[in-house]
Amino acid sequence: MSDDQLDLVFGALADRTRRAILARLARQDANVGDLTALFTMSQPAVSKHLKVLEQAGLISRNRQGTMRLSHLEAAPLKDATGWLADYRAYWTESYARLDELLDSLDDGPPQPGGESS
Amino acid sequence: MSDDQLDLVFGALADRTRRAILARLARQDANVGDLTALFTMSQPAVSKHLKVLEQAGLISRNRQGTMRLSHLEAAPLKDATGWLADYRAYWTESYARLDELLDSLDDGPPQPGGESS
DNA sequence: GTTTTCTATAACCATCACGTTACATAAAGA
DNA sequence: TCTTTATGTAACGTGATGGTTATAGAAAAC
Repeated sequence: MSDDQLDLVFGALADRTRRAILARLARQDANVGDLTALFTMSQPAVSKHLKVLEQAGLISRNRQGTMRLSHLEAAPLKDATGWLADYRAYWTESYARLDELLDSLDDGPPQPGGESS
Repeated sequence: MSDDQLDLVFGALADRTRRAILARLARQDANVGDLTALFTMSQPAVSKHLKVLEQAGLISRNRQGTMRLSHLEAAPLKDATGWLADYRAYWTESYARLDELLDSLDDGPPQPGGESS
């Protein structure tokens, strides 16, 4: 996944209103009116959030009569998880032990009774 | 994990320079000078990025003589992954089929030869 | 065609984000 | 103490972000 795309996805996720919108859309598709009812902000504000989510590829929209249904597109979330997975080793218990080992090796290989003499 | 914390973590990850800093720190701890050498920007700019990363809990810093070493703290990355994991079902193949099933159920339970009569 | 309903856009404002340069500060060393 | 090295902070410019109200546009209903 490109840096540009990661900028958009993580940027979209950096706002709690947009995360709440995604959580709502995970239950079921919704139109702008439905989503606006969830928050204490105006409809244009919600429309702007949807635009951000759409540009990040996190939602798609299609007309259904007079209204436009927003639909969760989880693929970018998978990609973002993939990026984070590269760091998985750094928060596992096994890595914690490996890390300590490497730190000790930075001071030179331990030798029996070596450093205190 | 709180919304406030997720705001900080995803916000920190929304910048490619900061992601590159994390990637570098995954190899080894580094000071501000080391990191500045990686980019075409000033040292104060890098210091600001480190401040953002520190407030998100993604790095820790401790003095080592005249310099301050930055150290990757992966725990928030784990938390962010945890949030994303809630959506894992939505990008799996099995969910895609479940989704189609549920959509068809929204139109009412299918009955043998029911709707075309 | 006119109205109604739902949504997008325009214009505006306040604040934040990200970069700069200049300068202040902290620790080490002559 | 004075200097050197490494880093943080202040002040600033500029563009993005997140909200508002007012208005425009698109599809359905009458």
